[in-house]
Amino acid sequence: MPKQNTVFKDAYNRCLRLLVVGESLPSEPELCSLLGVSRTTVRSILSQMVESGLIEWNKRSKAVQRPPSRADYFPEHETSSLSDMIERTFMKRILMGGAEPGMQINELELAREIGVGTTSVREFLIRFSRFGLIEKRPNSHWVLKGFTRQFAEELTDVREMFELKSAAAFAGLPADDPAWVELESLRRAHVEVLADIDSRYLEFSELDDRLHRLIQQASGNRFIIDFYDIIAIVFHYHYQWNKANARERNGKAILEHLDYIEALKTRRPEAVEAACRLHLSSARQSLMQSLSTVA
Amino acid sequence: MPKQNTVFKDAYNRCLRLLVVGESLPSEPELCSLLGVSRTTVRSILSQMVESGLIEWNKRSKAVQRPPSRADYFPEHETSSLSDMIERTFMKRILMGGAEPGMQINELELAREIGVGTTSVREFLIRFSRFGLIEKRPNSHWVLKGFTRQFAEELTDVREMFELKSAAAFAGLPADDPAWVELESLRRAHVEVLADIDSRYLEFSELDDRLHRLIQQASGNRFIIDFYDIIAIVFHYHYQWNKANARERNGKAILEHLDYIEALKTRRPEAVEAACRLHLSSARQSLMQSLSTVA
DNA sequence: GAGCTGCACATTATCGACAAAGAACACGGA
DNA sequence: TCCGTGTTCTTTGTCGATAATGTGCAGCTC
Repeated sequence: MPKQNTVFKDAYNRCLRLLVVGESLPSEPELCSLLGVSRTTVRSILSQMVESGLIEWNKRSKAVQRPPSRADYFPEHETSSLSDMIERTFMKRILMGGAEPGMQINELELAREIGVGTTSVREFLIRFSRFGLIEKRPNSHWVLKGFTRQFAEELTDVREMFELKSAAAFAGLPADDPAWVELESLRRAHVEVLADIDSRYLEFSELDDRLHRLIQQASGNRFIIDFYDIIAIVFHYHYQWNKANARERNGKAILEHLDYIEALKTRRPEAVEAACRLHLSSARQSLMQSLSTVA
Repeated sequence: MPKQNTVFKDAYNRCLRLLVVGESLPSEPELCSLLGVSRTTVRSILSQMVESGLIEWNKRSKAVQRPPSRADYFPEHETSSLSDMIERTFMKRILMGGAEPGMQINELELAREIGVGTTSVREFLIRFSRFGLIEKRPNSHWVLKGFTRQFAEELTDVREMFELKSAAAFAGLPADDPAWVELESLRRAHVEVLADIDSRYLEFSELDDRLHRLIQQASGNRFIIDFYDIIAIVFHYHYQWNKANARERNGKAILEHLDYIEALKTRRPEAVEAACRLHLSSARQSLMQSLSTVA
């Protein structure tokens, strides 16, 4: 199979939610921007919807015939791209399963295990190598360097360097920069989650990602911004499978975030630096602690 | 053609230089480590040498029959790997040819132009993307972000952050660390080139690379060390095609390096930082200047 | 018994092929 | 005149196949 039609399936599912019985779907170009795909894909979706009796389609008119049912949706697992699947499987292996540093990684074996071609695995590994967890021996295998305490230290060292710089840049942003609006909206989101922390503490991850990305953005430096991808993927997968003390940890972090946000709003460099250092050292500490319980 | 035998050809050429008439080549495993290839490749080389009448091969004896001639060598251009070729062609295009930011990069076109399969080009682009000069639109083309003044500034900003940290770590290295020996040998190499600067100023690039890599190494941080690859490739190609004032620029830089090395040897943090800053700001300036003459 | 060779096998690098997804163009209706 | 549609063409993502290269094992030689 040359290419997965996951783009189609995912867009189809999202398009199902746009159906309102009695109304007509918007024009093709409009659907394109709504769904974020090309017209070719939109037209495939419309054709499929005609087949399923969901709509009648004649030129400009796309009249909705019936509401979508559970069965109209494609199964969720068919909607994620190949590389996402590979990423998940791979991360699971190296963060959970026994993944001693120095272990060899075999493209062919990985491909067979996941049930995809070698090319996809290869390209994934190349992309993934920039995260510093694996390394290639040319004409030979990849070597796993391991998600070790050492790795976590190197990662957080750079993170702190970068974020201090970004935070300082953020504080220096002109008053009419849209980032301030976004910051305020993030602050409110934090307060909301905090108010119901016992049942919503898992939403912290997303807040964390948004806040830190917003701050890195202020650096205006693509290397700093790109580096955050490494942080994000590591934290994402690590905490996804390691939820010990998550409730307590996240509650504390939200409070730190709020302090951090307040400090940014004062635009006083010393206040920003202090809050930034405090939060980062606390994040480092949680990561290190959770590492010792695993490895 | 499934795979280029460039490893074979390159190793063969290097092996030719080991031939001494009347003597025998060493054992297969020894040749392996000498040439940095596997036994399979060594045996292919030996077979080929038998075919060419260069040696007689019987088990452990590999008696050299005649000295290699010019014609025995494979042409140089056949000895570099596919990805090196792609890299060179690509860098030439984006650093020399009109490469306006925002331009689209077409995998297929690139592949045809270079005369390789799309897979190789694709993998190269993925690897190359970490340098921040291109960016992928999924399911669509790559976008060239351009080797602009902006890029150079972002690059050098991070470089300065990292190198200051590395230099400080270097100064703190224990007295018996092998890096000190290497540093001294590098210092002597600088002095030698400086003594004959008019004819040897082109050797500066290599000295530069060695010195900075040695310093980054001291950070013990893979992200810092890996980042230097970006610096290296940019400087390598940029100055390779832009030799204006090279003689003067390199002479000045060598003097700065010598100061920098002396400062490191004092192991006094302030002296190290001062010399480091001085050299880096001068390097930044040359890069910016050479950029304005080009773009 | 330590290291070398001979051999068989495993894995990587590269290609061409093909379906999915994107992009360009001309026509036609408001 | 402008936007939407119908159509066609280009490019990407993924696969299986194949030569180059690397790796492991058994027996041989010093």
